[in-house]
Amino acid sequence: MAPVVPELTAHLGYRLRQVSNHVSHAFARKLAAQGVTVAEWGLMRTLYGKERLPPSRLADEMGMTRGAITKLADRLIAKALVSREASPDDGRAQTLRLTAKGTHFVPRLAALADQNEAECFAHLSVRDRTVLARILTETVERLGLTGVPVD
Amino acid sequence: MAPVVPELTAHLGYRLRQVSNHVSHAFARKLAAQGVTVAEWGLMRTLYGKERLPPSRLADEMGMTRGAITKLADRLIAKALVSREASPDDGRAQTLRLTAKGTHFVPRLAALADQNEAECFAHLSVRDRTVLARILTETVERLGLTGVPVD
DNA sequence: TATTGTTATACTCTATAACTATA
DNA sequence: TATAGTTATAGAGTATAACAATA
Repeated sequence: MAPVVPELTAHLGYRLRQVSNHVSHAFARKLAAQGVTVAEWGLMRTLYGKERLPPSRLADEMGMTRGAITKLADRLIAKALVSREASPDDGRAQTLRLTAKGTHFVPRLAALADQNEAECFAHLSVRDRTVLARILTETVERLGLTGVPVD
Repeated sequence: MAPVVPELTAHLGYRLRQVSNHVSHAFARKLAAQGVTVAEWGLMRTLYGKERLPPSRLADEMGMTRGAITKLADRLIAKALVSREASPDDGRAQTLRLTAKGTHFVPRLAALADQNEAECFAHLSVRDRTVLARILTETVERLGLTGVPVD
């Protein structure tokens, strides 16, 4: 008798990846028209509302390595959306912050995020959306992911 | 008054990405111990139970381009998990199929998928898991993603 | 000409590890 | 020696576009 292999689609993880990839790609297309990527938006959004943050903080909050942050920051600096400054008190430390241009840009990008959200989940009832949000939030917490930006 | 920018975490898409990335990475680590990647597993699973499929079919079912399928298939062929054969009736066409080694490997990888599933969603009640599955399935259908392997 | 695949190229995302400059 | 960041390197994942062979 042949071994039973469940359908790939029977796995929550698989469906999750399908939906997540689609939502992210749809968002990426919208952001591309503005010249930024999803990861770049993530860094900008994390920086928004704060004066300045060291790369190590960004790495922690975004769940990335410091090397990855450096690379991401380099691109944003090249676009004049972020600036890098040496810390006055610690010669090793650097800080990153949004430029005026970057700061003004965030609300526009946030609007695209909202729009994407609306388009991708329009078919869900308010109840379903609430339940989904709760389940995802619980999962983020349970899996120990950095969900809430530490402040 | 400063423009209102919703928290990044307030977006379902963001949470979805967090959870999906975590689940996929956890699965990737398990698969890595067996020498395959998540995308490679996806191709093997799509091939499983079928005699042979042309790259174009794989591309459609997996939502990838033909070029991407070629590259993925090359890696699997190098691992002797998949074989490529010219079609007898159409000189342009190729077909891909699992080797005996690849076929025997699938159930073991499927077990890892189950294990990963259990670990990542263990904290959810049966009811929540059911609801999540329903919501994701509805979303896959609504967004027109290739959810169910066409047969 | 249209189609099937492959190849070439490129870019994002991310990690690991080596390295530099401080502390 | 330990820490903050950067740089170098690498590989997965994926796309686009050019190309070859065949229809």
